[in-house]
Amino acid sequence: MAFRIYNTMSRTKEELLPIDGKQVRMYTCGPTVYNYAHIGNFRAYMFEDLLRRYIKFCGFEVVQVQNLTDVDDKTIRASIEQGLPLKEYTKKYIDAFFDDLAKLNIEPAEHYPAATNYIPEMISLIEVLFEKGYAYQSDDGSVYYSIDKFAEYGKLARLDREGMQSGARVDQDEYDKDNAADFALWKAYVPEDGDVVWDSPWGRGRPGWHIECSAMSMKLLGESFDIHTGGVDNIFPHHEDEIAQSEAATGKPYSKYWMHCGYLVVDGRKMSKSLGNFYTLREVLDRGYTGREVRYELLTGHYRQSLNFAFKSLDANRAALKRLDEFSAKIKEFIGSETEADELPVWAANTRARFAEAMDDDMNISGAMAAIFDTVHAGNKAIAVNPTPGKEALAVSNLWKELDTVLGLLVPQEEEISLEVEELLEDRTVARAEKNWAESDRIRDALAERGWTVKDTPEGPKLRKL
RNA sequence: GGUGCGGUAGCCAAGUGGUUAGGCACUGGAUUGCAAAUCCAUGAACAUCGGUUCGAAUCCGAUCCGCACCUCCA
Repeated sequence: MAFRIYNTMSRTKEELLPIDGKQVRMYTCGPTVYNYAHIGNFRAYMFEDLLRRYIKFCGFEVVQVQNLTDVDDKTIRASIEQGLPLKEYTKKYIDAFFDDLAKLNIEPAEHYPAATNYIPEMISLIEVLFEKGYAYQSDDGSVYYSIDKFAEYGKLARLDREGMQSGARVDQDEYDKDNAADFALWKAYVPEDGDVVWDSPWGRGRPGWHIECSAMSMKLLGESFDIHTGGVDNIFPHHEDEIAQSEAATGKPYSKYWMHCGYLVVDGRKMSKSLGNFYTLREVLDRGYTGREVRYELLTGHYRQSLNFAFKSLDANRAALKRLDEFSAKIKEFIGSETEADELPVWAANTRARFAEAMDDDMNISGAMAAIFDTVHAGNKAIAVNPTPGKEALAVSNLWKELDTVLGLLVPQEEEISLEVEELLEDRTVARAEKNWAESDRIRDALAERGWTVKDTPEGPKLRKL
C-alpha cells in the first residue's frame, strides 16, 4: 500500500515518501486577508484538509504551515480607506477565516504565520539573493529578482519563454526593470502605502508577495520540505517565483512535491472576486445550508478537476448525507450498550481496503465514497433480513469513525434530545395508542417546530434531526 | 501565439482494453392511521469521424466544443 500523489513538477503520480521518512512537512498558500474568503478559496483549503487527513491515515505525522498574507496592495488600500491601522483591519478577516474553517470542519494547520511578523526573515533572504547575484535594485528603489540568472526558471509551469514574449501582457513602461518578467522582492515606499513601511538595507518599503512564502516556509519547515500546495492559478507566477528565490538562495531543492487543485466554477466560469461571481461561506449558510453540506460539496469532487458550484447540488448532498445519517443511527441502535467489538460483518469486511485503495490513487475521493455507499447499501439489505449483532455493529461504528478521520463528515454530531422533546414524544405515543390522530398530528408538528421529525416503525417511534 | 485541463445517462461524478462504479432525481414496490422519513428494485452513458483489436468509453489519428494560466488570483 502506497499513497501516490500527482506532482505538478513531474506531471506524474509519485509515491509520497517524506524526506525524513516519517514526518510530512507541507506548506499551503493561505488567504490574503483583505475581505471574506469565498467558497472557491475554501475549495483549496478543503483539498489541503483532505490531504493532511489522509497523510495521517497512512501513518505519517504532518506539520502544515498556512500563511496569512496581511500586507499587500489590497490590504493596504482597504485599511486606508477605512481609516484603520493595517493590523486592526486584517484582524477582522483573519478571525472570520478561522470561523469559516471551523464551520467546514477543516483541521487547523500547525502554524499560521502572518507575513508582517516575518519581515526580518524576508530581508535576510533578499540579502542572500543580493550576495549571490540574483537581486538588483532599480532606480525607483525597488529590488527585483533577475530571472535570467536562474537557469531553471519556468521548470514548474513549463514555460515557453519565447511563447511568453508573444503573449505580451507585460507592462514594460511602468518600472525600470532589466527584464519585464522580473518580479519584485522589495517594493520601495510610495505615499499610497500610508504608514505601512519597514526599514531595509535598500531603503524604506515593504516586501513583495512571493518572498513571503519563501521566507516563512523555509523558516518554519526548513530549506527543503515535502509538499507545497495551492490552486492551479498559483503555479505561475507565484510558485515558480518561490522556487527561483528559494533554490537560488540555498542551492537546495525547495519542495519535493507540488500539488495543485482545480477551480470552483460557477456556470462554467471560474469563481473569482474579479468576475464577481462568488459566494462567501456565510452567504451560503444564510441560505439555510450547513457547513457539513458545503463540506460534502467541496470534498467529494476530485481535487484536480474543476468543480461546478450550484445550490441544487447542495440539495442533492443533503439527501446523500441523510442516507448516511440514517445508516449511522441504525448502527447505533444495534450497538445498544455493547462495549466489545467483534469482527466486521461480511458486508463491511472489505470497505476499508476499497476506501484506501481509492484514496491511495491520488485521493480518488469518488471511489472512496463509492466504497462507503456500497457498504451502506449492503448493510441496509443485510439488516433488513437479520438484525446485526451489537458487537458487529460496534465494529462497523469503529470503522466509520476511522474513515471519518479522513472525511470529516461521516459521523453526525450527537444531538441532545431535550426533556421537552422527549415528553412530547411520549404524549404522542399515548395519543396514537388511543387512536387520537388529531392530537398525534398536532404533536408531530410541534416536534417539527423544534427541529425533530418522528418516524413510526414496528419497533416504536424514532426521532431524527430534521 | 504558448502551456495545461476537460466533454461519461435528466443532473453531479469515477473508471482508462473485456466484468452493475457511486450519489441525486424519476418510476415501481415494501412499510404506515394518514403522512413524512426510510428501505428495496429498476432503466439509461461514454463529444464526432476514422483506425487498431476477437473485443474500444478506454489505445492511435483527425475534427468539433468548453474552461483555465501566460506577472492581482485558491
